[in-house]
Amino acid sequence: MDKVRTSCGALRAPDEGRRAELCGWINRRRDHGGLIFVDLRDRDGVTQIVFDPQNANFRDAEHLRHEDVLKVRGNVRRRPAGTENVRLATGEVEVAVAELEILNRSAVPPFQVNADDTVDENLRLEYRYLDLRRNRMQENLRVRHRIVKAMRDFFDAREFVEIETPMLIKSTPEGARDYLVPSRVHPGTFYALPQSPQMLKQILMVAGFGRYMQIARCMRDEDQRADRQPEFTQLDVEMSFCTEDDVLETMESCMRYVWKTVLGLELAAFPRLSHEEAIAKYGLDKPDLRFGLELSDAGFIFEDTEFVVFRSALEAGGAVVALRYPGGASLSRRDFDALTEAAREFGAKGMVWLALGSDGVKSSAAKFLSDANVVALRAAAGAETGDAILLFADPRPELAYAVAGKMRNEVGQRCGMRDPSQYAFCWVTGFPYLEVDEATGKPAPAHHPFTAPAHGQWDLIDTDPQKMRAQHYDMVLNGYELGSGSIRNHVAEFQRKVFKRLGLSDEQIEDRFGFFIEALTYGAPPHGGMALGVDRLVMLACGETSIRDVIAFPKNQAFRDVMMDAPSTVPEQSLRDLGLRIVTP
RNA sequence: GGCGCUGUAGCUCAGUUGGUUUAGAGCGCCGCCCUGUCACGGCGGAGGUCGUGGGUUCGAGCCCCAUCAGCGUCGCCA
Repeated sequence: MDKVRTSCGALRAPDEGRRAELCGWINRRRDHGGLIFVDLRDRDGVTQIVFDPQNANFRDAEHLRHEDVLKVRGNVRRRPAGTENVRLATGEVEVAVAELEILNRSAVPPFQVNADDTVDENLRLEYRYLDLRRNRMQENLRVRHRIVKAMRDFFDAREFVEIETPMLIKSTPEGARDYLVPSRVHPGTFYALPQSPQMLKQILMVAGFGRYMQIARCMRDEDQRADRQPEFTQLDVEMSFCTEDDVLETMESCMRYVWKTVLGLELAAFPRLSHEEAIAKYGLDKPDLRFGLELSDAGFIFEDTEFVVFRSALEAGGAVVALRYPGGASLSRRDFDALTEAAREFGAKGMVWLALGSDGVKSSAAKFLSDANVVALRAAAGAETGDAILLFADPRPELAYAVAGKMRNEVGQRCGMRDPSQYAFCWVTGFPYLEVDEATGKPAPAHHPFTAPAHGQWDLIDTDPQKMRAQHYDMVLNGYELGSGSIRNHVAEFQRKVFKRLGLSDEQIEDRFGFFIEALTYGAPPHGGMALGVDRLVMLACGETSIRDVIAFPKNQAFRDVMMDAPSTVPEQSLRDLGLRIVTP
């Protein structure tokens, strides 16, 4: 057979005798003096190539180094018996190099490309092209591609249309801060980059597309935080004439399809929890259902307690919440101190613990706990001898539950119950419509102001808005909020009322949202949808713990691109063109 | 923005109570040897303002203060 260009992962025993041409990078070289082996790597795998001393190219091969780029031609031959490498797909064969072409040399890399060692992340980001050359990142980005392709295939089969929405839109300063882009053509005015295509996709429903999806890039100028990027990707979906169930069914089926095609896993039906139930059992609106450890209300046990911390919390309308720690009786005081410290970081004022040892009960609040208290607590928490019980009290019940919920995750982690290869999806539904903003004391939408209230509750916006529930739902995976969605307002007048309730003046409503409310007046169909965080989804599917490891070119924690060095200053002339002047703080 | 942790060779890290010579190891890098390795092996070598600035001390990689950077965490994220 003639020479055939092939990948470095393709050759097998039956290819023996073929002439092959390979291109790739030097993954490793093993120089035996009289014989040189090189592992040649490309996107597809690794093939061993051999330089024999009688060959004219042997002298050149002696000077080859890691990451040099080669093109080689030669015969495929079986390796001598006993020297096959079972750990390599191509391990039965090798290529005896007849012709060597060095396509490019590589400088010595700042870290080893051929190993998945730990490397300082900023160094990885500075030399991202070398980092992306490594196995782990190659694999992650290929999984990401397959997930996104599966999403598109799924929605295509259901007759959704992918429609691109603009990146340069109008600033509507509600919620997150906008990234602004100055207009040169209209000095003194600005575009905003989309925080999400929310209003545009709703307008596409008004336009009659009926089923829309987009793999959409979103930008939010928020403060930096560990697992946040200034730009991120969403699977954005919107449908007309649909109910909440329709959206949930669609998105759940999509996840099932993605997991099946990409990971080969069958997902069970997603449990549905009401917001109330999620808080009561798990303390959080994003419960990790890979493990049980449900919380329990212990307030009734301490109604008459002498313990001032509990009593004052309860008298102020607060709560005492109990969390079982399986096997926790064997923890040391030091361990309990560490847990208490963790609870403080989560916003607790403190934590009371009980260790239910076989030799008796120890507790940080022993002198305040009667025997009857302990018996009742064991029953309430479902704890047995050998366990510990952790108690969290706060005058604000939602805070007591939130802390207990975060500690539940902590305990689950310590007990090894958060297996990253397990995928526990669920839905949380029936969120409150409004919540009170702690900073401003004003009502704020629990989701966003385009959400519709629960059936029959439209009038409550005038009479008792705090009682309203929203047709709003979250998809949760392993304790992460993957995304949320809602059935939307499609009635212009109600939409206007919502904005007023949120404290906007008529002028503000007109200026910021006038075009949108007007669109609703022209026969807007009932509609709803959802957006899922693709970065986070891919992260969990890859078993990674940082979204940066599933994004090709992420910013670092300070939101800098350390490879390109962005953001950066611009020439004075560029500023003048835009009518901008920098005011140094 | 608050808090915590980290910063020592190209990379990943060790470095005792503040004092033993020239601050170490593994990998990488350079040179020599090696014909069946695959994390090849053997021998030798280069490589360090201990993040930066100040302070305490007879003496600082180690203690103190400031600062910078990175990571983590909380606030924030309609």
